[in-house]
Amino acid sequence: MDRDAVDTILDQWNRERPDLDVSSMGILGRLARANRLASLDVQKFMNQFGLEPWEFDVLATLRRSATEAPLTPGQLASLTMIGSAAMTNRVDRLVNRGLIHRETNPGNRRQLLVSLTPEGLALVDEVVEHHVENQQKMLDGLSKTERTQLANLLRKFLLANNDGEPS
Amino acid sequence: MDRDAVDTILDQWNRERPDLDVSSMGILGRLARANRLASLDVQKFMNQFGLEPWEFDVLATLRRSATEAPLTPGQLASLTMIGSAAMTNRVDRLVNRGLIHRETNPGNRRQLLVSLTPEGLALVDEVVEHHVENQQKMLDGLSKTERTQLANLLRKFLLANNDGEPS
DNA sequence: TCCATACATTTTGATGTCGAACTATTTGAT
DNA sequence: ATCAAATAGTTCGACATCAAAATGTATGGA
Repeated sequence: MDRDAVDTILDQWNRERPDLDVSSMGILGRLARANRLASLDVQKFMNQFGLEPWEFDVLATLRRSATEAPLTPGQLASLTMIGSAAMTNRVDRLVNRGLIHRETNPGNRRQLLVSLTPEGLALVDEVVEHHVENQQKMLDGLSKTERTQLANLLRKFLLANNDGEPS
Repeated sequence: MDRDAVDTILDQWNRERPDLDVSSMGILGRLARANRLASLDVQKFMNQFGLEPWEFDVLATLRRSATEAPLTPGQLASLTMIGSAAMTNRVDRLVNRGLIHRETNPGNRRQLLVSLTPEGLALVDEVVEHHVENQQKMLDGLSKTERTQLANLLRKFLLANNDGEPS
């Protein structure tokens, strides 16, 4: 088994603080690095389509819940894990790009309803196909059973730390 | 096996785009969420010690390489994965807090050498102990073999995507 | 009906990061 | 020896985010 950058870090800790069990860093450190790598790759990929990752995030969130009730900015914010203030900005810019449509909810004029325009729908439907292909390439190094194992272990971690299904 | 938030997202995609194999999202989506959870936890934890996570990052990077040659701001920046401009800011503030020391390298006056003060050393040595304990709590949901599996799978992912040992 | 309270979104002000331009220093080729 | 290119760090301007305050709207109890 080959060594990665985190192995080096753990070696350093074991040399400096042999009294500590730093094996947890071996997992959480790799989690951070793996996520970073994946994010950078997604960024590069999305830029080829003239999209920022956050733009795809919003479009994809709208797309996958299209059949259900339309989403408000607040719901979008919590689904994409940012503050509502930031979502105001994001919705503004996607409206300006003509990819989404924003209208006040007639039944509750406090809230807005956000939906994909035909252009936005076409774009996200196109991009998501290549996106999952690109993700699969990142995972090519793992066998099918290893991928299943990894997904299951991460799910277990999430559930153990209260990241369950949305209420 | 219980379901997590990502299972719901995959269900939505399978309903809207049954032609796509979105299993890769099951891994990379969970990677992102797991890392987010862990980061928030670390943030909360560090705040109890009056530290921001980035401060601990810099102090810990200095601590674990203490025996080797002293580090320059540029090395610190690349080791902690931020730009050199941001590291200028971080070093400034840690110097102001009295946790690190900055001196120009006599042998090469372009670069600075950054080292822990006695106060910084004592602080990081104290905090890191509780930090690894806290991380272990996050991983309590996984058995010892599962933790080993997870670390190995993540290492394999990292190596397959060119995040090897630093040159 | 009126009003206090809750809710959804936007605005504001502060902050941290990035990339690019800039300054200072070193290195290497001629 | 000199000077162009490389290297290290800082400064600058732009930008996205956040938390908190502000605005507009809805709800429920008196």
